[in-house]
Amino acid sequence: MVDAGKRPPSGTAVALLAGVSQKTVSRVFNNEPSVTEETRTRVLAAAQQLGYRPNGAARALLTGRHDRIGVVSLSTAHYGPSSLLVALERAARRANYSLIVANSFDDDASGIKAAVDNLLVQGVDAIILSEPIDDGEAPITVDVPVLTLGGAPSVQAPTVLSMPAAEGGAAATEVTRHLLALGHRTVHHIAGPQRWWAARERQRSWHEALTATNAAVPQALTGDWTPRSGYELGRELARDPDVTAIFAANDDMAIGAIHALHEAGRQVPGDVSVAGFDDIPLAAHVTPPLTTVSTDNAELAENGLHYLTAFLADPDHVPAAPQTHQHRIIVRNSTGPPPT
Amino acid sequence: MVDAGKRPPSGTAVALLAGVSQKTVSRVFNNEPSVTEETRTRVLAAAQQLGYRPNGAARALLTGRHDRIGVVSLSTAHYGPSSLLVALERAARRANYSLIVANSFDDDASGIKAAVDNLLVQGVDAIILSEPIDDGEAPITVDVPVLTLGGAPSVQAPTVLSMPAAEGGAAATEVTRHLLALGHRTVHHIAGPQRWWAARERQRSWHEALTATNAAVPQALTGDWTPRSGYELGRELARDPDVTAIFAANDDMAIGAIHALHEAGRQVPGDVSVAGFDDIPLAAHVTPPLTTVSTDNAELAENGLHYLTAFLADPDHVPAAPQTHQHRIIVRNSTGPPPT
DNA sequence: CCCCACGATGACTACGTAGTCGCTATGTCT
DNA sequence: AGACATAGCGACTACGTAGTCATCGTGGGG
Repeated sequence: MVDAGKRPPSGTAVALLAGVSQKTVSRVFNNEPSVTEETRTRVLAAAQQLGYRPNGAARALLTGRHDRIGVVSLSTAHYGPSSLLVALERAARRANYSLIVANSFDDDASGIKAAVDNLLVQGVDAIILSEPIDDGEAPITVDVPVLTLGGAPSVQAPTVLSMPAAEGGAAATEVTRHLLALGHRTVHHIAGPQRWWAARERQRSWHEALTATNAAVPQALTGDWTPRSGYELGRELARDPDVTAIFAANDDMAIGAIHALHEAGRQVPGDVSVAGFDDIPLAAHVTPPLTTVSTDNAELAENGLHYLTAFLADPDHVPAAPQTHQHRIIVRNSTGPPPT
Repeated sequence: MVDAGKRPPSGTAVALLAGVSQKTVSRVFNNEPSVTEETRTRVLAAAQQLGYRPNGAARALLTGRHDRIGVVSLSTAHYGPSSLLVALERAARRANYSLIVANSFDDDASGIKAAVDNLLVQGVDAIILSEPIDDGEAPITVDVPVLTLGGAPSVQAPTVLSMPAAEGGAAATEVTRHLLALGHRTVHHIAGPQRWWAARERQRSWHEALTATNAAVPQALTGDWTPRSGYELGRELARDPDVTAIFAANDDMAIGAIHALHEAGRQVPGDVSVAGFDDIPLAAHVTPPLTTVSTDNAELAENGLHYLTAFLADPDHVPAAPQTHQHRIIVRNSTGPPPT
């Protein structure tokens, strides 16, 4: 005997009590046909009485399926990843999957590879990379399908599904254009940590929008997503009288920057326009209400998970990658024409 | 044969390649003594070559341990629960546990019970109730230890550990006292959804602080944690000229309320003082910077998880419940004396 | 110089589930 | 009425791992 403590009741115990075979108990719990209604109720009664629950580990060992999906994320403390994770969990539950999370923290030496290894030992049917990471490490070898939300990751897997990567791209371009259209000569950028694909993508699109209109491209400043970093970088920008428009890679940094600008006596949007990204719930309620980009993480999660589970259910008939979700620019009062 | 697809390599395959027995492979991967350095390296080389990873399901089936902890939460979209979850995952990883999350959404009929069942079928060594829920349902029967962060849940389990429930209590009292000390006759309250223990606890403490000083106890308004609900309730409060101080159960609602007050032409803190709860990173950067309560979720998670894993490792020598974490009231500019 | 202790390893087994196949009883069709 | 399909169920087995115990070889003490 391996375990001295009392184990939960097994299907065999239920079978014994119900006067049937273990196999019949299995049939009942898997809703297989060919079971009399009468035996079914008898088995269920016995199971109820013993408090029986099927043992997922045994099932997984036998079938190779875990009904579990691993998610690798980069610290879900921020609003974007966090809301995405919640949406994923909700969608997964609906598809009868559980979610197991592995974060890779910035301050944590053990990188993505450790997180992935962890998931694989636990047993997952697939892995979702919520942020295609580019640590510059050697590609990670994985033996389950991988779904990546965004750009292509450096992963070697039997199958790599990918949600269309339009993500921030189009929207960041649009925000920049919006500011230029208001009359700003150029737009400054507070970027996110370059380790994040979303940060790189937004910066790239900003850059593109500027060069497309022959606007000068100022040096981008790099924050860490926190309002504090936005505040600090905002103080730098506040010193430069040429700065009239700022696009921050997320709302938190945008609000931090506005704080710094106010402190320096510069009006928003009178003197400087500021736009963010994410449309956090607070964005509409800060002063001034923030122009930003609304990302439909719920839809992204829903589509991505549906895509993935469809593939898992039938690898031969993979549906087309779902259409990119919509990003909408939300113009509020933090952006306006430059001072004359 | 059950599964037609190719399965990942097993320990037996590694053993075959390394010219040892499966048991020796097991020994190597569990760092058992009594293995020659030479065989160890040979086994590891073979494992590396085949891309072998131990099968967690098989191990769990045999040993009854999963190295996995389930977390039941009420929608981790909000800052409090979300940051707590991240901290839990970090602490769990350090203790060599994985985290598996099950949310119970407000708009979701399947309640806590479904979430817990889910976790138990998946297989977990323990369950953490990050919010002791009181759905008024019959107590849930669980066959693994339960750790609850906060008040006692209606759960029947072999062991129920509980982190000291001082949580919001003392701090909410302190905030209310702070406002009274500034000279306010009473303090209005925007509460959170009553399904959440934290919401009830904060409301209770607010109530207590008022009655303790014989202040009038206004009817509490109940929001849903979102800034929007704070805004809407704030509009109601803004109409009442007697309202000079508001304590909102979280920062988001506080900021929403400030928005409504500003819109109604009432100055904060000149006309009305507003305090929040959580000390979200944005709290210091909104206008005006928010007086709030800083909760050390990282410490709570760390202590709670350590407490739990210590118990799992040796149920006979349970350490004392860790000391309640510190809550600090952070006074910023959103609170001040009432208008004269 | 023999016996024994001990280190290193292998054979065997159980964990709980679901696939496969075989058996029995009950129709059903000709 | 006899051959045969079919529904309902059970016996047997494999999945990959780690506990238990047996086995082999080697070095040291009597």
